Amino acid sequence: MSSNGIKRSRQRERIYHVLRRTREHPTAEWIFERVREELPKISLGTVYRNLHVLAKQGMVRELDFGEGTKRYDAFLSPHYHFVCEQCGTVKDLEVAPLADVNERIQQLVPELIHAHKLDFYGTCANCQAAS
Amino acid sequence: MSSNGIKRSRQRERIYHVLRRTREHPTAEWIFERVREELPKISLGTVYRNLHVLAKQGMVRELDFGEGTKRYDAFLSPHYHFVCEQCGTVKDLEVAPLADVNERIQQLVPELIHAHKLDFYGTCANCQAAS
DNA sequence: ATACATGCAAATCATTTGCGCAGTC
DNA sequence: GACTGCGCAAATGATTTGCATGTAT
Repeated sequence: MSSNGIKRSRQRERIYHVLRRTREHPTAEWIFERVREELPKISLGTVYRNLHVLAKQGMVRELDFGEGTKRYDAFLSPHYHFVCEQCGTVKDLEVAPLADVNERIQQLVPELIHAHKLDFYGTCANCQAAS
Repeated sequence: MSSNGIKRSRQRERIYHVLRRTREHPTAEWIFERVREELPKISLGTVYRNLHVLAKQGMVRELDFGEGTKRYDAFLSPHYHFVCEQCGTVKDLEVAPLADVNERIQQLVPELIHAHKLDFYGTCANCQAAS
């Protein structure tokens, strides 16, 4: 009876697998190219559809850094991101989330706060070396 | 000699004026509709072009909350934003920015941190009342 | 057998751009 | 007059969707 209206598919499994194997926070296009190596007939539309399914199931997170293209992440432990302003790379920050931020702000405003999103911007180690 | 290659234009002035008069963090489309009331022939392309000019001049800030549409803000004092997950409204938070965040993270990572972006998500006062 | 999922192509939405004309310096 | 900005319409790029067919349960 575990019918939640979702059937497994080779495509979705490959998409998730590819995402699990990288730390690059890739775009749908990037995932498409990788999965395509194994399933040459897959279409970009299928990649998008499945990324949404996975996101709805909570297996994948959608990221948006205002670049005009969304990125995806299969590593769900709460963590912040660092975006290099030179090369665009996105890195996970291995730092515990600031536990008290929501409460500190909550005390000051009438809005009911559920979550926060914190991104850092700067120059990555690579780009520092190259300058 | 103050020729930086930019000439004034009625359109740009009206766009900035409209943005200065609202706290709604509007989209280009919204600004377009407002300015249009005074300059009926203005085109959406002109709005986008001028928003970019103003942003480059540092008179306007471009905001992106991952909604698929950018928003614009003429209030430049550093502040955080609150996005209502029900109605989509964006509010400025009248709270001093967390001064130590960059340094706290900087000590823990090799990346060179210039800035951070912190947004809050939840339910606004209006939507709380309506539920 | 009955959904749900896919591939393909066309559609959508926000934003950008080329071009000939108009406005500013 | 030289150069920047405009309006318009067409182009772009990311993402979504309709539809006929394929696949999982």
